[in-house]
Amino acid sequence: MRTIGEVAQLLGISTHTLRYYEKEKIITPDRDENGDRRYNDSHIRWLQFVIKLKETQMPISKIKQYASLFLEGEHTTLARLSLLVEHKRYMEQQIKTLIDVDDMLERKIVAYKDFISKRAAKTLAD
Amino acid sequence: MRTIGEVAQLLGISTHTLRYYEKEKIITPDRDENGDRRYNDSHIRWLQFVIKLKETQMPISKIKQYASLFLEGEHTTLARLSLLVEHKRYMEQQIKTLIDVDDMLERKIVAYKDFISKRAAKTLAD
DNA sequence: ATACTGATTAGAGTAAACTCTAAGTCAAGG
DNA sequence: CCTTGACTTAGAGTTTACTCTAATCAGTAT
Repeated sequence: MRTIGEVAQLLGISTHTLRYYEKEKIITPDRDENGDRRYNDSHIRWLQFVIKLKETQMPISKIKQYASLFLEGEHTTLARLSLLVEHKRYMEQQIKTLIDVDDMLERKIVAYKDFISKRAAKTLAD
Repeated sequence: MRTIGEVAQLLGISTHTLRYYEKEKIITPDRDENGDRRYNDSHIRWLQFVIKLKETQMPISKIKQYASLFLEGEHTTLARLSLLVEHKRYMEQQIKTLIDVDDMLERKIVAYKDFISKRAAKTLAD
């Protein structure tokens, strides 16, 4: 059972952010006898998942939705499934876009390099 | 030479956004005799490029930097090149992350589907 | 005893990227 | 002549996701 500071350190996010996620009902850690937050392993795993989703641009509002479906219980399994499927589709689209732009950048970079080396040659010839 | 409304329509962004980009010095369209903005083909191509960069999460501030290097002229070619190279590296990292999370989601989705079909079988057996 | 460390809260502040409002000009059509 | 619609501006407002502040408390170290 870790404190908020330990978890922040472990996951590379701030304690502010962890409290913010709690306010947004994305996570509800336990409390010890002093009222301090205590995170167990399943809290940690959930937070790691949340961070992964964030890295793929899932907005906090969607993550919140998913979390609240989880809390509602087993009868929301289908809803959660379709949320994940939808996000997966978004991500696959995003991967395509990134690869396209990556190619475009590659071409632009080659053109720049070419231009620079030609200019260098010209300068030497002067 | 298109008006702001035509360009907005064509590129699927709002006239507000186009004026915002101008305020941020990302683009400087021509003006007609009434002082109205006029965008030529090279303005359009530049905007299309900007939109592509945005789709890959390049912040407006970087796009601004790139644009202002362009305006400064030929001696900034190297700086522009390294800006593009840097963004390409970021994008390649991002593609990796997306593919990883995509795999993770796929596994989660399979697990959900499995759970749902087992539950259905159980329900039928009751 | 007192200072330091790390926790608590409500709520204010920030940065990015729009997005909208108010008040106005101007040309074309009925 | 009047309305409609597109344009103009400066500047205010919005949303998202934090990020920070201030005031307080509990436990440990000197």
